[in-house]
Amino acid sequence: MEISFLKTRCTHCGKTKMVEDAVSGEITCKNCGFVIKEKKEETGPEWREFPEEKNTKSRVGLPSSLADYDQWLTTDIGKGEKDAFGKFLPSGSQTLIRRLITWDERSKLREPGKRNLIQAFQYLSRLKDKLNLSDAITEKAAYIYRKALERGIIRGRSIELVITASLYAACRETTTPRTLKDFSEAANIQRKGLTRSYRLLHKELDLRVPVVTPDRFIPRIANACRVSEKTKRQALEILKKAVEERISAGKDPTGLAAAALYLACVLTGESVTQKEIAEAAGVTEVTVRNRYKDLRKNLSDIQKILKLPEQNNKFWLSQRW
DNA sequence: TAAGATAAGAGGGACAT
DNA sequence: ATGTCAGTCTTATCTTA
Repeated sequence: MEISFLKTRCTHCGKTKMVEDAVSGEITCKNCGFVIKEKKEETGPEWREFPEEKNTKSRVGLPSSLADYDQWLTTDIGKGEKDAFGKFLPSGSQTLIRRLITWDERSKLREPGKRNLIQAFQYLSRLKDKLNLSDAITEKAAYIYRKALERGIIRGRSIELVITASLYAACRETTTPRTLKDFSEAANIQRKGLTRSYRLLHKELDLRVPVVTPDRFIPRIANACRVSEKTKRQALEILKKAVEERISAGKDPTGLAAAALYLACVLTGESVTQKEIAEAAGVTEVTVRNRYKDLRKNLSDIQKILKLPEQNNKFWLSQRW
């Protein structure tokens, strides 16, 4: 789905054509691809408003969400002073009803499943903010977590661990470029446990997870390193070719994206170090180097692919292969 | 100082036992 | 279930230009 945001001006190229990715929530410039915002907010009226009902329908509170532990559907017992006809109850009944209210409140919070969801969704909301994720993804994560709770997957594992894994799974399902490392850092959870829980979720809940393609990570790494749009596009071309040549199979997509971007920088003469790229991509320099080597070895005709100007040829040919 | 080389070790998938 | 194997990535350290 594409939506134009005419009032937003791209901070990179100045154009005002914006495109929103409905799933990942990223708002990018249609002209140059610069990511303006990674998180969408809900603004404006909730429904369409007709002239005769002015101001009657704008914003009636938060939308209902799977990430509300009770989805606002709980019922509270009213103050037990009067009966249904408005007559005051005898004092004995009032006492009884007060006791009922007390226990009703207690049971809501003490029911293990509910308490679990409250904790989990509080945690989810914090994590969502830390990682700059959209509401659509939180919804998915909440859905996955509820399922996991039903299946008893949480038993023996911490709430934090499973809700983090659920959010990771939601990102994977929506091909939102976040790495396991992002999650282990944001949630302060060991990567090892996180992968284990994610795998468990994946297996038990039959999640449909699309294959992660390296090109999804290019904008993120490029923005972090302040790489030009031109180079970014070349990196994408390199990746396309790499996939065609089947040198991408079995390789870490972030590492591959980092290497492609580095190669693009070398070719265009932009000075970005391996270290910067590696850091931005969340992989080591060694990995960048190895993938870089693979790319150079297998894409020796890369100049033709990228239609590079002459002056770069000398530099390119002077490299040792 | 950036980039390249090398080695040891970890974790996980495929496959066989 | 458990073990082995090939391959990948990380960490650490040294060398090179």
